[in-house]
Amino acid sequence: MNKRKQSAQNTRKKLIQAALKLLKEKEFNAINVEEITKEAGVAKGTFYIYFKRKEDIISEYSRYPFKEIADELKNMKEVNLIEKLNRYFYRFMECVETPGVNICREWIKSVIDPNNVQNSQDSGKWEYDFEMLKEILENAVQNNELKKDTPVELLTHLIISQLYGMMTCWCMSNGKFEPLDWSNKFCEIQLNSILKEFLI
Amino acid sequence: MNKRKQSAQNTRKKLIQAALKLLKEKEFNAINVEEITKEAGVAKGTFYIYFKRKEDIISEYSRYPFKEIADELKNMKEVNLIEKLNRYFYRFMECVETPGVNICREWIKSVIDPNNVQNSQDSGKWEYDFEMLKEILENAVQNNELKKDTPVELLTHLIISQLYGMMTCWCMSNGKFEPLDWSNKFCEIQLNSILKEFLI
DNA sequence: GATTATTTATGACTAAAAGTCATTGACTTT
DNA sequence: AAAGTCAATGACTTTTAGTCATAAATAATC
Repeated sequence: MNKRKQSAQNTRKKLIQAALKLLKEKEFNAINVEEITKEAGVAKGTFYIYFKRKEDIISEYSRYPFKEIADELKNMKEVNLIEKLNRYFYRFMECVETPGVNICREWIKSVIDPNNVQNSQDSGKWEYDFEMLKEILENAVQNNELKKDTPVELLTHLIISQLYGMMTCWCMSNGKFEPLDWSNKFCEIQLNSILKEFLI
Repeated sequence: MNKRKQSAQNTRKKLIQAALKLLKEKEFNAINVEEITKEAGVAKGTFYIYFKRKEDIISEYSRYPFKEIADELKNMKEVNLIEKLNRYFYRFMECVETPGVNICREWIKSVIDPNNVQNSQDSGKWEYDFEMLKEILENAVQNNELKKDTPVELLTHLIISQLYGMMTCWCMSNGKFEPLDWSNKFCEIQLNSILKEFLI
């Protein structure tokens, strides 16, 4: 990699880090582009070299941690379905908790308005979550953990909506309750009862 | 009511109707205040007599249909819990479907960011949903439909998060799937299994 | 019914922030 | 070393939210 590309990558990183830092303090709407660039130590115009619109910096940072979860789960061959999903929920909420409630809000906004996301990277798209979960369930069907006639697609929707519901409630509470505790309780009650009739 | 109050009420209604009409076509961010006032046939400044901020027109129209559901359910004395909740889910999604996916998006945004809602009317607040549902469950405990040691608060959270999850998924799909069908399927699988262990 | 007070409506104006673009200078390529 | 490319800049344009002095209509008071 030459000096230019290095420097470009560095500037992008600085911008994202600056945005994340500011998001810990206040919500995205209350942050303006000039603040971000000032925090990053670059000029305002530089922002628009890397991001078409102000909001794009969110989907850019976005969801690469979630991709890690995907890889992690794919490598868990000997673990049963319920445990896998427990793990998934836990890690998901971990990814949500770390950057904080304001960025979680922006994620939800980008989920509910997929048209409004202009992101080149596939990892930023939420269909990713869907496909990944579906794959886990399909594998479970093949491994005889789930009945052959399990409505995989519907179940996937159901579980995803659990995640979104959880995120939404967390934001609603202003990040008050412990997302990880919550995720555990949630799984305990929810996952087991959702899957009960399909488990072999 | 005198002429003045009549006219004021009329103007407010016109503004809300105009906003709703525009929201059928495009999302809230893409609509500016001048468009709304033009559609309503008033001057821009008039908007700010009725609403402090642009977003307030959403929470104003907001959630009065949901209050109707509350009343409806309170009057259903002879109906069992599961059916009540089925009804609740169904009516909830009906209230969400009618004004369309864009307004649903704005509702979710106001749910996830409660600090950012400046609404005088209590009916616009989402704690309302929570309290209402909790009451239904508490009644069920008193009527011996649910076990005495049912964790009512936790269950309420759980059910609310189902609703939010459902709304979020609906917006995510861009309003593609039939929310009412979905609500039925959802209830069928979810509610029964959530409540199973607590039902007497 | 004339005068004063109050309320609604107006649209030009201000303020703030998003987004643009011609210019500069550092690095790369030939 | 000359030509070409690309990142960075910040003054500038554009957009839009929100304000406010003014006017006009209605209500209250005498």
